[in-house]
Amino acid sequence: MGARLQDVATAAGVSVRTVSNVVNDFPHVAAGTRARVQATIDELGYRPNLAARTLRRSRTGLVSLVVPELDSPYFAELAARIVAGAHSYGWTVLIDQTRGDEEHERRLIHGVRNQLVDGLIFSPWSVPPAELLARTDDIALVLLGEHGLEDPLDAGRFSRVVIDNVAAAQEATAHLLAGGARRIAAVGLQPHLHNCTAHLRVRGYRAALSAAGIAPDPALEVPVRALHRADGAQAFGTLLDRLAARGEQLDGAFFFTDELALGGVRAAVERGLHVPTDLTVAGFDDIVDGRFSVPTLTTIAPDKQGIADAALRSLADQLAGSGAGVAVPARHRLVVRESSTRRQADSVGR
Amino acid sequence: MGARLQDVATAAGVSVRTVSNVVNDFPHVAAGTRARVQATIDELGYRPNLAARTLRRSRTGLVSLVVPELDSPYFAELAARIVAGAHSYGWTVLIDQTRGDEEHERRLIHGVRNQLVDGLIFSPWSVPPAELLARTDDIALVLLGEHGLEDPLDAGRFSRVVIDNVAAAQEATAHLLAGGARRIAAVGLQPHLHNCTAHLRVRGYRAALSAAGIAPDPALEVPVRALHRADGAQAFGTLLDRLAARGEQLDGAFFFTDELALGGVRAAVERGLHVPTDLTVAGFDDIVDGRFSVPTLTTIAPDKQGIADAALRSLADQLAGSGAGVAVPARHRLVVRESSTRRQADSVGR
DNA sequence: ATGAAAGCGCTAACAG
DNA sequence: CTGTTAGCGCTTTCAT
Repeated sequence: MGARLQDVATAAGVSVRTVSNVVNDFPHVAAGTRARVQATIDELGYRPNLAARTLRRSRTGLVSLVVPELDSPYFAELAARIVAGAHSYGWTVLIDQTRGDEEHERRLIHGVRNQLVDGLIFSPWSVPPAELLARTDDIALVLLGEHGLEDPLDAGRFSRVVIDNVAAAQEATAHLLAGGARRIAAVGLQPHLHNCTAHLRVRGYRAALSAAGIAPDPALEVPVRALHRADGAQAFGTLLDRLAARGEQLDGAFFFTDELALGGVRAAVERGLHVPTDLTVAGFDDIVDGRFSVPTLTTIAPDKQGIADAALRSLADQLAGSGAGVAVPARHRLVVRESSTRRQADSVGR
Repeated sequence: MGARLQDVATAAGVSVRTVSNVVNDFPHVAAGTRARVQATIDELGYRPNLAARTLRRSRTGLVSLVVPELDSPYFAELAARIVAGAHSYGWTVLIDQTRGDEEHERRLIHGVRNQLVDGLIFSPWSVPPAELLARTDDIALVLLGEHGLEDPLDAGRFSRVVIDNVAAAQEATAHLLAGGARRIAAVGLQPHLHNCTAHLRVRGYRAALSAAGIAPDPALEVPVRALHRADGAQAFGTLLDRLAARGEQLDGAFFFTDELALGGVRAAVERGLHVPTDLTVAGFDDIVDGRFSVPTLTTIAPDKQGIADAALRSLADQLAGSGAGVAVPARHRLVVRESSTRRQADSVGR
């Protein structure tokens, strides 16, 4: 095959130790030696043998990212940032898509790949928290999201990066209230899932209403099958029709994802409603599409870069033997755009 | 970490050689010894160290499957079969999705992962054949599809598994003709792509028409952006509208993929046309959806299992040092279902 | 700042 | 049929 460390050493007239130092960017190498060795490396096209390195270091340099789906803009963006960030740790990222399949998730949690990867960044969907607790595998794991682990009993058991879904949902709802909305729907409940993100967002939504002296109306809390545009359009359309049949109406809607919101806006438009004139809308995720949609979409923007960085750092900490079981909070902020701004023309997607 | 081969050997009172033989299923091991060693392995929870094995064998046991997209039923099914089949070669499959992105494809062809995988099963999309020819990487490669390599100049340069797109398209079209159709559209041209599958299918379509004494009408050959339902619905709907405006009509349509066909049928239905009464339809790929759609879909069924098997075998041959540059033909067959059968009730999706 | 050398866990050639 | 043993290519301790 290709050149070995030894070959480079011989060709450059130094020992393998020195070549290794150069390859691994060790500080104490004379500049001249380094240059000469590097030249030889380039000339010979030397590439370190990953297997030998792994055997020696007992680290593969691979980490696995497990997400429900990659074709959703949110996860695609998050994955892209994680892949990019992993580079600076010298890691290669293997991506797995579970499609929310419980069996698939379970298999990955219990480490089919444990020999292959040093760590796992996992965004669970269907697998209940109890499963996670029962994990016997000793591979480093970082969880993305809340996932029912806010229970004090479980706290400290897993490393995870979390955003404050309750507070975020409350902010979004409060923003719609501040704009004058009084009857605000919440779209995106997923009662059948153990995934508790939706539960937390409902809680924030209700809290905001209560704080404004409005009693939450269960009829305005609508469940969805999945979190995509079609689900939002379908669920919200049905709600609008049902309300219309009773002569009622809405003046605001908080969707649990931007995709749902985009679908919901579409459903509203098809029924002759204008956003934001007839009702104001807020989403969650800050996906790119919402910056260019008509109207542009008000949303909660989780700090995706922060989430990616925190997940990688947390993984690195665990691999270094420290910092297991830490929950790192990630920031979010409300981004106000046209969909929640009555005077439509003054706000433009950034 | 875990137990090593040596540990097992000591515990079982045999040499590492024997344990290795058991682990690797070598034939010449006494049944009693084998059982005893196996018991010890289970007891100690021994798992071979992949890095050490790789270092020794200079094989990682990983192969990479590169497809344009996994959420298309065709590729999802093919991938599933390849993953399943790889198991019997002792391989683990890493899946990459290119989304048809040229840069992404290029990176993978030139082997970012060359250290990581023993071979590559590649289904190109955007990358022109010239790129492939210029490949310097020496990793084993099997191409899926035609991809302009039918040029005799290039033949023998790459291992690939191909189906006869021209013949298949001709069969499908001939079948529609045999059913009485005379004005048959072809939906799915992709003039902007180097990917030449579409070119070949057009060729087969035209050949069938000519053979029936019908002059191909360019107005009936419609291009699409991508190969999904939405593209089929959009493209075919537009065609139907354009024809209707001129008082013309169609009595058949050959779609280059089942997904396009499903979208096309939808577009026809929305315009008050009935399939197969008003026009007969055939697709390509034999995706599961077409077996349960209304009407069920006549299609060309590529032998996906055969393609998967051939690709894996070809890879294995290359890794064994033989059989590079062989083009393995895969079979296909016409599956007649309701969409092309005038008396609708007598054919049921199998 | 650099060299010498041990050994990571496994496979397979060589012996018996 | 089974035991002994030499490396695969690399990192890293110890020495200089």
